[in-house]
Amino acid sequence: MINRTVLVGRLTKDPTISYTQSGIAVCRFTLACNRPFKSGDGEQQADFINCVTWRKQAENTANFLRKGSLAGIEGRIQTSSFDGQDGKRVFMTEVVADSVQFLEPKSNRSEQPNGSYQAPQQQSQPQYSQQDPFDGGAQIEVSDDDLPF
Amino acid sequence: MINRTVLVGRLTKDPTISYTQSGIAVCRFTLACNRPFKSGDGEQQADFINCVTWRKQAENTANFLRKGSLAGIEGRIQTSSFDGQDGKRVFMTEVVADSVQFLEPKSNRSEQPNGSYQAPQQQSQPQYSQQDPFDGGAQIEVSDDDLPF
Amino acid sequence: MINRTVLVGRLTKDPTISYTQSGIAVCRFTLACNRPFKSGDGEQQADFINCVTWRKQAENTANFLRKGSLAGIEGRIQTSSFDGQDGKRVFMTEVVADSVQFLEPKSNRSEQPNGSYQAPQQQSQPQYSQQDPFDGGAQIEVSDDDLPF
Amino acid sequence: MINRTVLVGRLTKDPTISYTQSGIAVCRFTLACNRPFKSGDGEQQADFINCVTWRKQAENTANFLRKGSLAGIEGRIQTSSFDGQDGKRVFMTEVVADSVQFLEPKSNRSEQPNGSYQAPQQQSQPQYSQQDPFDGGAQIEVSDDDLPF
DNA sequence: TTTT
DNA sequence: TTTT
Repeated sequence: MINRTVLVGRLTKDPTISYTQSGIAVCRFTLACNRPFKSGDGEQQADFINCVTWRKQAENTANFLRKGSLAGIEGRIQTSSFDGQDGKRVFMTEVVADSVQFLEPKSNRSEQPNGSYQAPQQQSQPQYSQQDPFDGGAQIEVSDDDLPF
Repeated sequence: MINRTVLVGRLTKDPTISYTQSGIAVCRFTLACNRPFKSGDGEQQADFINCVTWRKQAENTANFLRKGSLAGIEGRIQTSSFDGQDGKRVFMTEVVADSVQFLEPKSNRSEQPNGSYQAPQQQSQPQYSQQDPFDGGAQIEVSDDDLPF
Repeated sequence: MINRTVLVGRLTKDPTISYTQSGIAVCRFTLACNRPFKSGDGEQQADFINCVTWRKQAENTANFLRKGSLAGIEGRIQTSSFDGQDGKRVFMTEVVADSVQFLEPKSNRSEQPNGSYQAPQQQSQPQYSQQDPFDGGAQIEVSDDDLPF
Repeated sequence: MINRTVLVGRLTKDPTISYTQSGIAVCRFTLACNRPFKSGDGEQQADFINCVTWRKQAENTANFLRKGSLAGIEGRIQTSSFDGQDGKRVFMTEVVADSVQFLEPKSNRSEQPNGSYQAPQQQSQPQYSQQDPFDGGAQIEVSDDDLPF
């Protein structure tokens, strides 16, 4: 059994973070992935893929990604179902991301991570280490001298 | 923009084939992909992922795969939406498979491909070549002498 | 930075296992992945991809896979280089597998795992749990009642 | 048989383009993909993965990517071997890219594509269409009105 | 050095 | 032979 997905796309909205009752962070966002071909009438088409990530990744995603951010994720497709408020069964598909890569150049990042997303109040200590999620990742220090553009 | 998925799982039902008005074959099936971990109560869990494939792949899939068949696919996640019969917008996610690999050993295959799936009547010629979809693929001729099991 | 590979192919030889000085198991094998097209002269072509896996996966692979076994892996491409015995630098590419799936039907498996591969003598306890690597793996029994379709 | 790789990394050098005797463009480049973990001594580590692409993709890659460019590719691992000049057999592994995505922001692109790479002289017409490889690629402008959420 |  |  293999279930592996890789996506690179842009967030359609700011990500949302919440916490389970046991205090685990969960962050949801949607990636718009443009299709490599146009529709019959020449319009750009995209797939809007719901993604979810957990724990430290969730907090990093909430802190550093915004609507429009270019991001890459690796994960697996997860399906679930529940009873909708109208009594009909609702089926849901989302990608559970093991890893989230921020692919914007540094110049596009907010100077300060958005400080409003933190583990809930009752936790006097941050639950996950607040390390830089870009360490070893998409560190991008493009100086004009380095690149012939 | 990257949107790539690889799945290996088993068909939850026989695949279904249909034809667009212009005669293009489209085959739908669902893959059950077991999760690599058990739920809290020790139960096996799986994701049930809707897949669709087109043209020659559609006919091969309909002819050679059955409920329970082990298959591997490569494709991309596609999202769409339409108005449900109750007027509510319904969102759909499926994997459009570029390639479908049959991973059963030959001994598990039906002797004859299921002959009931063919291009519709008005086509006097088969629309897609009827070549063996296992050519270069998962040809499996395991003789007892070759394998130390 | 994303680096993800998924392969399904057959082992070209029995896998080899060894142990680092600190007693960590490492298993190497080569997967033959047939190309989906034939060469000009109609011959089947394949890529022979070196793979490596560590710890419990290493022991499971050594115990349950053999020359000819169909296997699926997920991992990342790793490159390295070292000085060859002729003083020339040798470059090496291999896939480090996070997960290895055994895709043979149950009937093709040896009744007993190959007992000859164990953690080295000085370890009185098995270093990794000897659980069935196929649990939750390639065999499922889908009944209509279980599926939400 | 499945053989699929997705990479996001940076070009270690300017790509090189050449043409086969029959005039088909082939472009080679190496992607540096940083590993998500540091080595024992805290150093950043990377894999240097050789890639090759053909035809129109080859010309686009040669025209638009440079040393340091962030790029994403999808492809398959290809192995081959040949006799080295010292008579020893040399084994080679590279990723054949079906698709190459340019992931730099627009501001980092050269105004003019590098005009020096063209199909060879004897071809009075460009062999591959000179369309913008970024169409439908890395830049989108998502307005709330466009999204079905 | 290659599997089926 | 390596990118940031």
